[in-house]
Amino acid sequence: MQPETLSFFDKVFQVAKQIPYGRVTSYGAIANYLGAVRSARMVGYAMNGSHNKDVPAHRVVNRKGLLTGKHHFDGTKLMQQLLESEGIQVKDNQIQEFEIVFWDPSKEL
DNA sequence: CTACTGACGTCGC
DNA sequence: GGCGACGCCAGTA
Repeated sequence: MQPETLSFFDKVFQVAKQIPYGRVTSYGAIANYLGAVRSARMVGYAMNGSHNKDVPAHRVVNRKGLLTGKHHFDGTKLMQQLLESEGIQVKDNQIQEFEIVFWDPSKEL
């Protein structure tokens, strides 16, 4: 609810931090919530700075439910382990029941 | 200062 | 219905 003075970059962190436990969201969902449907790439890129923040980037995946960003984590297996640790079923870098664990900020927020 | 790339997604053909 | 190209903003070369 901060004024739009915050950069697109910062808004992503605000939403990502609000992702509930055991839930995941997609870059496009966040971008859509921010009103920048065409800027889904920026959402993922913003996560580059999420390492220093309390942003659970491991809960953010692409529209297909693929752990595309796992490569940017400390370890390629870290992201999947974190998701499984939260009760999310992950198979071959793909989230199972993605539509069930999916968390839409524009819908639930 | 200019150009290219990048955790994606939508539109176009 | 499947494949290709473009677009968003910011950071780095």
